Amino acid sequence: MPHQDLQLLGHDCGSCPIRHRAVCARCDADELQQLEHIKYYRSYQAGQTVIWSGDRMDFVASVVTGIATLTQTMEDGRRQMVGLLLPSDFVGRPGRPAAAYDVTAATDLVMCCFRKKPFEELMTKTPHVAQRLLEMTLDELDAAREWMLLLGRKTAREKIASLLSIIARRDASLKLKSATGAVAFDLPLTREEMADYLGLTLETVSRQMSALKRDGVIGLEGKRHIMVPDFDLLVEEAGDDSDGGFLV
Amino acid sequence: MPHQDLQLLGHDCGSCPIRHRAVCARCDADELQQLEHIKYYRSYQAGQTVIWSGDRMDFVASVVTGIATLTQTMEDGRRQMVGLLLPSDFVGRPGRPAAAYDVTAATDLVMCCFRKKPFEELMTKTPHVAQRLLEMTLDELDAAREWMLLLGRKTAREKIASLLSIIARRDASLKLKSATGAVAFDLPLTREEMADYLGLTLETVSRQMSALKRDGVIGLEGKRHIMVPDFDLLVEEAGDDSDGGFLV
DNA sequence: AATTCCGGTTGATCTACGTCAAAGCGACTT
DNA sequence: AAGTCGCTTTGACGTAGATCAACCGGAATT
Repeated sequence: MPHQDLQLLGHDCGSCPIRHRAVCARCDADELQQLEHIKYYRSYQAGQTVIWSGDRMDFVASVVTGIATLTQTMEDGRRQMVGLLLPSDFVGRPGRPAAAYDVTAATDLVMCCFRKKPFEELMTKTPHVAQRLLEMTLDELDAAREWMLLLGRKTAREKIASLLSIIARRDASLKLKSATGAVAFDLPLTREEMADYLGLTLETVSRQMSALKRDGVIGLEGKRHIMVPDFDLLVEEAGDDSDGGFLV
Repeated sequence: MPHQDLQLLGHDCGSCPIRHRAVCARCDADELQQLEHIKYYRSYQAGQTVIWSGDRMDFVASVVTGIATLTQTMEDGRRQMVGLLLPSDFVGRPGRPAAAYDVTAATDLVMCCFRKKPFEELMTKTPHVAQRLLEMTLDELDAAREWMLLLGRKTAREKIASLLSIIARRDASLKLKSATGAVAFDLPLTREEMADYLGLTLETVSRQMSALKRDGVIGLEGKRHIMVPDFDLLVEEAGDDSDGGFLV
C-alpha cells in the first residue's frame, strides 16, 4: 500500500501529536476493502480551483498532501476564507449535491476522492464511518468557533500570531526543535491568503509581520520561512486562553 | 405526550419553513422508547448560566423553548458569541467530558437533557441518531462559516441587517405576514448580546439600529419589537449573495 | 543584461468603528 | 411621587486598520 494510503487511513500516525482526522482511522479490513473500491486520486497545481461554490459535487475527499482553502466571496468581491484543509482533512458533505464554497489548491495538492453515492451507502451500513465523520465535523466546528473569536475580537497583531501558531502546531516540522521551545516552518499561504483567513487586508498583514519581526517574536528568512525562537511567547501574543487550541 | 416532546421529536413541524433540527426526527418507536428513559427536563431563567466553559458536562441536550447562547471569553474580558441556540437546536458533544464554551440562557429556557453515557451507547447502536447528529453538526458548521464571513468582512450595518434576517427567518411569527413581504418579531437579545454576536460594541449596534430605522429598513416599537416592511430589502442590506442562508 | 512579473513592503492619508461620557426611559421599589 | 436600576440612545473624540500609491527584489523571459 503506497504511503498516501497509509496516511489517509490513519495508520502511520501512532506518534502524531495532533488529533488524527482521517476518515477511517478505526475501520476494519472489510470496510477498508470497500473504501478501496470507490476511491481515486486527483492532483491539482498550486492556485488551481478544485471546485467552485455551487458546482455539482459527486465526491467527498480527503487531503493527502498539500493545502487547500475554502473561501466565500460576496458579489462585490470581498473574500473570507472559511476553511483551511491540511493533509488528512476532509471536504464535502454527504447529503448535499452542490459545493457550498470555493475550494482552491493553495499549494500543489493531492486529494483522495470517494465517489459520493457509494460512500453514503457505506456510511449507512457502517456506524464507524458516520461516527468518525461526526467526530471530525465536531472538531471542525470547534476550529470554526475559535476562528470566530479571532475574527470578531482579536487585534491584527493577535490574529497574525494566532495564525502562525495554528500553522506551526499542525506542521510536522514542528517536532524538530520542540524541546527548546523553538520552531521553524514554511508559510503555505501568500500575504493575501493570510489576509483572507484573518479578515484583514494584505497590507495590514505585511505590516504586522514586520512588527512581530522587529519585536523579536518571529524571524523571517525570505518571505515564507518563519523561525519562532519561543513558541510560548508567540502563543501569548495570540491572546489565547485555551489549552493550546486542542480541547479534550 | 406533552407538547415539548412533540416539538423535540420533530413531529409537529410538517409546515415548518426552516430545516428541522431535532435529534430524532427519524427515530422509530423503539429508539424513541430508549431516549424516553434517559431524558429529563431542566429550566433556566433568563440570564442564568447553564454551564461554564471547562465544567464537567455529563449530558447532551436539545432546546425545547427559549434561547441560549454559546460564548467564548478572553482573559481580558473580550467576549464573542459563537453559537445561538433556538428551539430544537442541540448542545453538547458526545465524546468530550467538559464544556468548551459558556452556555447562557438568553431568555427563559427549557432544555431536554439526555444523560451522556447512555446517549452515546444509543448512538453506537442506532445509525439513525449518529447520522441525524452528523447532519445537524454539518448545518451548524455551515452556519458558523456564514458567520465567519459576517465577522471578517461585513460592515456594521450589514452585520445588523444579517442578524435581523437570521432571527426573522428562524422565528415562527414570520409566517404571519410573509405573503406581503412584511415581517415582525421580537428581538430575543439585548444590544450587548447582539454586539457579542456581531463582533461590535453595543454603542455601534445601537447607532446602526437607529440608522436602519431612520432609513425605513426597519421599524422599532419599544426597544425589542422589530417590524420589517420589506424583508427582501433587509436581506439586500445584509449583503448576502446566498440563497437566503439555507443551502439545499 | 535588460524586461517583465508577481508577491511583498512601506508610507501617507482617510474613515469606520471603538472609547468615554452623559443623559433618556420604562419598570420596580419605597 | 421620588428614587434607583438596567438597558438604551446619543454625542464628542480617538485610533486601528483600510485605502491609495509608490517602490522593492527575486525569478522567469527575452
